Amino acid sequence: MSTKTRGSKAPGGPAAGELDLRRAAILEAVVTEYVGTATPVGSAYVARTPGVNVSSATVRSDMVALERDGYLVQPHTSAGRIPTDKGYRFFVDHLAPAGVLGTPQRQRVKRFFDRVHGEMEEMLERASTLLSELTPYAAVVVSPSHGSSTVRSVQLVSLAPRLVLLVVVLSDGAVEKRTLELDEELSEEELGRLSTRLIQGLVGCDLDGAAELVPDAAGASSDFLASVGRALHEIARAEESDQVYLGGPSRLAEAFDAVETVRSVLSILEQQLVVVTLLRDVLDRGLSVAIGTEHGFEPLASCAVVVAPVSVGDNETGAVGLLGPTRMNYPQALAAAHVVSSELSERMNDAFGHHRGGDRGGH
Amino acid sequence: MSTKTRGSKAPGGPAAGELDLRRAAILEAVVTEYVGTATPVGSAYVARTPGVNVSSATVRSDMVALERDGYLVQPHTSAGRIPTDKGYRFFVDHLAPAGVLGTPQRQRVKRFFDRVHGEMEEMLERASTLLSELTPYAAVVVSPSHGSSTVRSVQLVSLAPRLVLLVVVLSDGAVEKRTLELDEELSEEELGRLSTRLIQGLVGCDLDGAAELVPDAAGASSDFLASVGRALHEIARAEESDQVYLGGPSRLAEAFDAVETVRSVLSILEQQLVVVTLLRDVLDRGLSVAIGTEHGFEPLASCAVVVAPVSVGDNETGAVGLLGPTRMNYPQALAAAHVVSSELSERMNDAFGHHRGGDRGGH
DNA sequence: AACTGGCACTTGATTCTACCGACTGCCAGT
DNA sequence: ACTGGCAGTCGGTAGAATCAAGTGCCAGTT
Repeated sequence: MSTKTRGSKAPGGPAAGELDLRRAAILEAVVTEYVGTATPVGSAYVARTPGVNVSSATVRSDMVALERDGYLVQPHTSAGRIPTDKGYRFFVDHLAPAGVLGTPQRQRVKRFFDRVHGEMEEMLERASTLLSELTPYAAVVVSPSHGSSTVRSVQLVSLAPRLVLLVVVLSDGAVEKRTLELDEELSEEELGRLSTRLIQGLVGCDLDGAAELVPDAAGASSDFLASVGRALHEIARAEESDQVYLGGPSRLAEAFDAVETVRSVLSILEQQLVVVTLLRDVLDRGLSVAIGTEHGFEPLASCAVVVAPVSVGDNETGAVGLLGPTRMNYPQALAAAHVVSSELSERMNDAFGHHRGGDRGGH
Repeated sequence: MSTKTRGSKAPGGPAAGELDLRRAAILEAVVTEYVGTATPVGSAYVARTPGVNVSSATVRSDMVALERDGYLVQPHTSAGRIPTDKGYRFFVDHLAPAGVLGTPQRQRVKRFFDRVHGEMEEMLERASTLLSELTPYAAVVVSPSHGSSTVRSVQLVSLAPRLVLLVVVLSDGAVEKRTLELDEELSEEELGRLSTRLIQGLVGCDLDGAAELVPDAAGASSDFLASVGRALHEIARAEESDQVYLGGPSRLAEAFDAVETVRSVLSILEQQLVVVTLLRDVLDRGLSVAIGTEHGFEPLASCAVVVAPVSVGDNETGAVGLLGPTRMNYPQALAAAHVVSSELSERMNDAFGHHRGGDRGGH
């Protein structure tokens, strides 16, 4: 068709990834500037950037190459360039400076984790807020799924005549409850006796197993026990659906300036299942960033997601994520997500007595 | 100064509230039309409205009066009129047609309440989503505060060596837990003995009382028991802070078209305490609607809030709310909020055995 | 061969003007 | 007490002119 097909001027020379060093520098300059200003970046600006010691004309010719190769686009002729998803991808893979959190933010994290008390649910909830405050993006925290936790305790507590609360404690510290309505009235003593029977029979089973065992364990069968079994099954199902915490939704309204975009992204975040799947998908593919269409989820094509796993014990089932525009400060987001995820993981492992190194101080 | 000072043409005639019947009709027409179209309403449209059988000229002269009295404003000369907060207020107090939910929505509510299972927290959470789906506004649900509930059961469950879970069941069915780390290792038997002692000693107390009683109840004192006491205090505090559930935040992005407004409203909804205070305030003043600045909360001056109480037992401490622009469909919002709130109240009373009439069917 | 300065050109944004249309306020007439 | 008619007021829109940013290309330099 036209001119030179292969664009790199010195294929053998020193390179960052696939790109000429200078072109990489140019791309980097475009990305960082565009992330900061949301304005297409022109060759003149890039030429002034330290690290690019050539004239704007030269930058321009490199820019056409970068555009030909799909790293940059022009919104229209005679505008500056903006990065494509591929451009951002190259940036995070090869150029992103080691993410450094500002010291004030570092402190904020430290204070947070020094102070957290209370239970996991609360910690995760508040961590999502923390994360959204460390960055200008919306945060998502998916609680580690309870995996195959076993029953640690079962108890029946009478709340009112013919109204009983079933409380189940699982080996991972989760507590679930279900109210049961009775047909017949049961005395406190009877409930107590049933409780101890159930405990003895069910401790150590997984939930579904426990549900099956109920009649055997109690040594009798009745409508009531059947409903206990049903409740256990229900709990088992509920345990599988991971909890999602959304932090700082208002950040989305800062990050996007089209109200319609805000609406559609928010409405997606309302579907918790989608969020979980999305994050898990990205993690499963071994990524920590999904840019634009990389996650294959149409409605979020204008978004980037930064994810970090939260592992408790051996399995990485939890996750923290940041959701923002593709025009995102990746180093910052990555740093924030990693700090919070690792700190969370540590906390949750601590809580289980799987103490690790023990040096919770510096690093 | 100028012409007639008293505006009403026939002060003795039949009136709706403070207003001439015709003027009331005009106001009503303006409100309903403006709510629907978000466009200033002109005299010509109003004159065509059934119920107003006068010419546009007459409507115009009434409109100047309505404007003089503060019910309407013109965004600029030669535009139609839009209602003021006072105008909306008059509308909801005197003109709002009995709120009628469309049958599909009615069905939605019915199905929802037929299907809900599981515990209060989940029900409230999902109710907030339901409410936001019944209307185009964001919904808020504040859980009834647990008031002065008493301890129903206390249990210590060992999770790992030196790691114990304290599970407390309250008389209203709430279950709270706290993990405790031990210095010394305690055997299962010892924990069991302590549990039963605690149960015997603390059942029936309120939480703070229970916290004080711990050493007495257990018949001994130790670091461990002290931490149990502390945990109980913590739980008591946590119980006081009511849970807030936010439904359909994306609806805010539909309701407002300035992204900055969306942001600021969202960021307010993130502060749960503020939301609780706001709703309670409105309810305490005996209102079910707060329009614009009526709630005295500056940042929400462009919003209206529709509230309905959720009462469990005798005290109305919970609430459901809808948050939208002052240009809101009040009849619809009121109807939706009332249905959900009363249905929720009923549910929660049922769950406590305070069965009422018993006719859960039609109505 | 690689780079640079210069220049013509393209094109979105901005400003200005003119104009249209939607309403109003007023008034004379019924 | 209402109404029809009419002049007057503005916002919104369309079109033309201008502006400024930034490009692509090319001839010239090192």
